[in-house]
Amino acid sequence: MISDRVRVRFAPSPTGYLHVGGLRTALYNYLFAKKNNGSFILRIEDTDRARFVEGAVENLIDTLKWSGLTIDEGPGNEGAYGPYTQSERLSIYQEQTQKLIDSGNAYYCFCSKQRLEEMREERKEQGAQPVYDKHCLHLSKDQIKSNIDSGLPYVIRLNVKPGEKIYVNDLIRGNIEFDSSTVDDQVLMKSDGYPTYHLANVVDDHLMKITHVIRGEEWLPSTPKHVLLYKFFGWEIPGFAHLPLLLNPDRTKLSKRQGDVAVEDYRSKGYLKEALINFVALLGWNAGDDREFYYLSELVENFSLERVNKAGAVFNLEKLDWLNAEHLRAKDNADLLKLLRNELKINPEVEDDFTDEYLVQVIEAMRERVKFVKEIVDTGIYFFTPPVNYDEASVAKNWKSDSAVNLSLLNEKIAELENPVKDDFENALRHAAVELSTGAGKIIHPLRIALSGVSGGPGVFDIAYILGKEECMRRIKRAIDKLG
RNA sequence: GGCGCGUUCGUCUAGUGGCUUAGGACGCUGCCCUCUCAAGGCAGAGAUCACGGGUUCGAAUCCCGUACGCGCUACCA
Repeated sequence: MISDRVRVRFAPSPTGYLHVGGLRTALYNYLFAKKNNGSFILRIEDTDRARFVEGAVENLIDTLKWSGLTIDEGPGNEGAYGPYTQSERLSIYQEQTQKLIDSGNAYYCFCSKQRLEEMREERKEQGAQPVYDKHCLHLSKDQIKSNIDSGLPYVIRLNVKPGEKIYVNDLIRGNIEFDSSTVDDQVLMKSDGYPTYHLANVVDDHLMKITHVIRGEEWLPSTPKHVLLYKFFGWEIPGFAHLPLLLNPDRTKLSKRQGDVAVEDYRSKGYLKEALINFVALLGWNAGDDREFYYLSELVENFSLERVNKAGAVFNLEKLDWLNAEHLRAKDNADLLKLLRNELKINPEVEDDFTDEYLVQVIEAMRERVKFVKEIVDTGIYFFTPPVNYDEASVAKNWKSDSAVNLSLLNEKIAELENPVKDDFENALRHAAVELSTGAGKIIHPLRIALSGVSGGPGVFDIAYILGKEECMRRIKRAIDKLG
């Protein structure tokens, strides 16, 4: 047994940002770990120096932290099996590779890029698998030594014996059979001394006592290489679970070209982390019932690898928006107040000099009407600054020739009110309507325009109450002046 | 081309041989509520379960084949 305790890892490469597909992979790893009282480990796979992006690791960790997926071991949070950054583990890979060379399961290769290309081309034409032809496998010790001494660049390759069956037992897909003849003599060590993913992930997973490898489906075809490596090393094979892909609307692998793929994009657009996590969890997994709303802790309780789907799932924004609204409404005023303050802070159109009491009233008026916190500011802008102009369609529909007269009387009534509450505004308006022998609606709609500039939103008396007597009177007067 | 994986409403999905005239959710449409917009409630449209063969008294569910889609096929991960 590898370990009694479940240990899983999320192993991204720091190429810029956290992809939403990566977030889901991280999430499923996290859920599986927590459900089984295990550890969730972050490992940075930075073995490709050409693709390294400055600041990417920090960004990755920051985004993961924002999402609430706390790691038990990882860079900056060293456990017993570090370091957790592969570029800091080079000597380990070298040492392990030497074992493979000594046992004949790996070998030096000095082939040039050009020869490799020509060989692959030829094989493809013949309709054969474009795998390496083992040209360097039979080099003598002396030849190898003299090649190395003369400074010839080389790589170390995996020595795959053809004609054997390799079985991968996937926790989601069941038993999968591969023919070793279709498995390439994969490069294990690159000529720059860095390992490839295949070598590094097997070595690290073993050394870090990883019990389950939960990763994207794109890794399924290379899993036989990994299984072979475990065998050659004489190590126990961990459980594999290959997750279905996240898809673009055209059902290709989710990519940048067809929309936002970075978690930080969604974060900056104002999506709640609760909603993103909830949404992404449901893309490929469900508990077997009709439940759709989950908090992270509830996902942990209910998660199981057995219930992960096999087919890819389209990343559908409409449902994400709905879930965002659901989570927003589930939040209490204190949480929303914090979020609203943040929005006000970054909005150049408004000055945040409002009291908590005022903002909480706005929140209660708006929470049922928005999907995003920032919408409270965007569509409820009149709570923060008086309307500068009035929505044309609304004016055309509801501002009639008698509106100015009606509102003038209303303003007189409001002037008489002392510390009015919501009902006082309503009573004032209804009294005005009676005096004018008109329907309340004839005044309500113009009042709404005067106060907010638009025709939608919270109840007009709620708006009036929140704005307060003086501000209402100012806005009514202004509307009469401007709209006549 | 080769290898692998997959295929239930537009989308996410339930369904593991009879409970299924295939259920839910998002979105869409209509109605109710109503000062507006939402929210909420109700109703509706929407899937011959990719196709073709089997197995079985009975198949979305098991088997085989085909098609289509996707992934992989690097000294990238």
